[in-house]
Amino acid sequence: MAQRPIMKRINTKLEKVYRDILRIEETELRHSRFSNLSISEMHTIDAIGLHATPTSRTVAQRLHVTQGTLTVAIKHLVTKGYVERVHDPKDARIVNLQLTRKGRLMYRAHQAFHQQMVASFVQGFDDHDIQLIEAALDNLMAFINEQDQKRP
Amino acid sequence: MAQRPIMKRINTKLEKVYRDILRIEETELRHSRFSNLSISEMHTIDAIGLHATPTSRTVAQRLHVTQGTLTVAIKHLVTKGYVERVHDPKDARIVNLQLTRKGRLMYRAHQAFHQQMVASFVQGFDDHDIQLIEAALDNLMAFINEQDQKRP
DNA sequence: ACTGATACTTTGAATGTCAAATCAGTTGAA
DNA sequence: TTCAACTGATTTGACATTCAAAGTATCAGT
Repeated sequence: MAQRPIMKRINTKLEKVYRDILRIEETELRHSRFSNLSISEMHTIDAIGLHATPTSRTVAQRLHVTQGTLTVAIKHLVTKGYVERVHDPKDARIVNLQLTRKGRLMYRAHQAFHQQMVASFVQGFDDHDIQLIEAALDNLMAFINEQDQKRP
Repeated sequence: MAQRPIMKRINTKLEKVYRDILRIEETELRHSRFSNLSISEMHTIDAIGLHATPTSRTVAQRLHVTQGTLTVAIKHLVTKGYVERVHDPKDARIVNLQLTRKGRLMYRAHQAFHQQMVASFVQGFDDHDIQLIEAALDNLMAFINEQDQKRP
């Protein structure tokens, strides 16, 4: 069960990274133009996306929250002017979600922050190395998917 | 401002990874022996550590929460039998925190899960590649630290 | 002994979440 | 055609996590 030192270090660093990134995002948000949004509201905007009009159900699944939770979240985002509800003409039960102009502004601002972050992530690496980093992330995604399979 | 496709992919994957890891940790926990613990309680146990007896203040700083928040969290963990409060003999104001036997069990179980995760992360890579991955994580940590500097 | 600083605790409010009950609209089978 | 079952969304009540602010206890320096 002995673990190599480098594995232990990677463990520690990975842990720090994925816990702190959310916190940093939150801090960044609080100091931006969009300081009346919480981190989970931002993720909701992110899950709706720029040009699509996904259903409420779809967005809830993307975020891994219940429909009830999403309904409440969307209500706030509509009040704040970031999201619009659009009734589906073919099926009146369905609510399609769409970002307003303000919502799209927010989306892009958040993406810009992510670009900065990714740029720093791969800083100093050449194309070959960057591919390798992507492959490592693919490994991690595979691990996550496995875990999701295991607990249906 | 155009972003190369690979950077965009890495962005998406990184985002997925750091949001989903917390979720699968939670799921894993709910199906384990320690299902009466929440993810944040687990992180609190993690921040106390196996053999140390850090002060309440230190742990709060590690977790980036206020002391009030930590006091409440510790109260629950003491009730559940994972943590002990130990009064500092030299300064009666200070509360040192220490894991119980049960708390140490939990700590080790969680570490084992992390080991699995890291093993999958670097799967298929040789030593040189693994060093490179570590360097990329260092970049990301540097980015996080920069952001923390920027917002004091 | 007094004063200010330090370490922790308590409390009240806000937020995010879920499960369960409910509402509204659709679909398919008798 | 009609109604029962289903589906998508909403509402509601409860609970967990967190913070800010006020409070308590103790310490250190003068």
